[in-house]
Amino acid sequence: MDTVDFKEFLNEKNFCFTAQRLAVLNVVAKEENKHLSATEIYEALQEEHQGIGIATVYKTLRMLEQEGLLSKIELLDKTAHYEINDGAIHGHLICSKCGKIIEIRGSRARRSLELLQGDSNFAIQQGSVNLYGICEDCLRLQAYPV
Amino acid sequence: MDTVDFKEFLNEKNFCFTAQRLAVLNVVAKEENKHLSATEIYEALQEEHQGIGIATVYKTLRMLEQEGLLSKIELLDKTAHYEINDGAIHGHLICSKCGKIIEIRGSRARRSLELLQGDSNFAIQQGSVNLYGICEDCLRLQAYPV
DNA sequence: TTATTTGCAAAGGCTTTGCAGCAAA
DNA sequence: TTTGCTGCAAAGCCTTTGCAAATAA
Repeated sequence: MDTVDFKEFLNEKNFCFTAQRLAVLNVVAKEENKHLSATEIYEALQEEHQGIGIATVYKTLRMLEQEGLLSKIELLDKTAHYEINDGAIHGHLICSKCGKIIEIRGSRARRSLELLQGDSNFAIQQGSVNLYGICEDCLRLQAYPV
Repeated sequence: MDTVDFKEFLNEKNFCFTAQRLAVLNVVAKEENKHLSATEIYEALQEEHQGIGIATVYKTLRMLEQEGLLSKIELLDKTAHYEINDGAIHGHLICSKCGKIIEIRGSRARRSLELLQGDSNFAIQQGSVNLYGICEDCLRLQAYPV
């Protein structure tokens, strides 16, 4: 989503367009694969010498999530991490050892969730499917410690 | 697991058997389907007029989880909830509206996770598969509000 | 008796909130 | 001008930790 679209988006929802909101959205989009936490977003924006308060980061993330632009993952460190919500059903395999996140997308993700859902009439929300475990690399290290 | 087995279990691992540890295990086992949090366990034990400290509850839960007797679920309220670890792979469908937890067990759970896992060589840990969404009852309420 | 556990109180980490000053519309 | 946003500081929660007293072995 570019700046003009974002402006329009906020307008439609009766939110003000601000430099801080744009900066938060941009840093999450730019570091998409990193699934940044609030603190990491805050720090990234300090480095870009944009003085933004941590409270504003939290408020902005919550708003963007509620409005559907971002989705949140709870990692094992108990902090919330964010990614752009592209609307596609997908899951995350999260390594409990090293914290690596492997994204599972496409038909495999969809079919797997449908199977788990079964006949429960449960409406799974986007971006909320996380499996915790040990990734391949960490398994190898367990088997053959350095 | 009965008291004698628990005593033996602790003995083998060089832990002391204490009334507090037994009480915590028993309350989690008794309220199995409720997936209690540390605070709920603490309160349940106060009601049973057993003076246990909240710190002891936390320490005990962590120990029992590490030793494989309990497993932990992170719910949307960001607090940890506990259940007896029976070793079976299973998942939870957790309603974001009402907090209800639907357990998914058996071959459906296993096949679904295998599918999601795919060829990633990712070793899923027990009791760690949670899908967030809206349950049937809350969906109905959304469609036809009271 | 010795090693372990308990539990109070304090601290830690993430997140939210109150509010005065500031910016958007 | 009016409404909404920012950001500091303080507070709120859940959880962990330090340590002296109490308990298990």
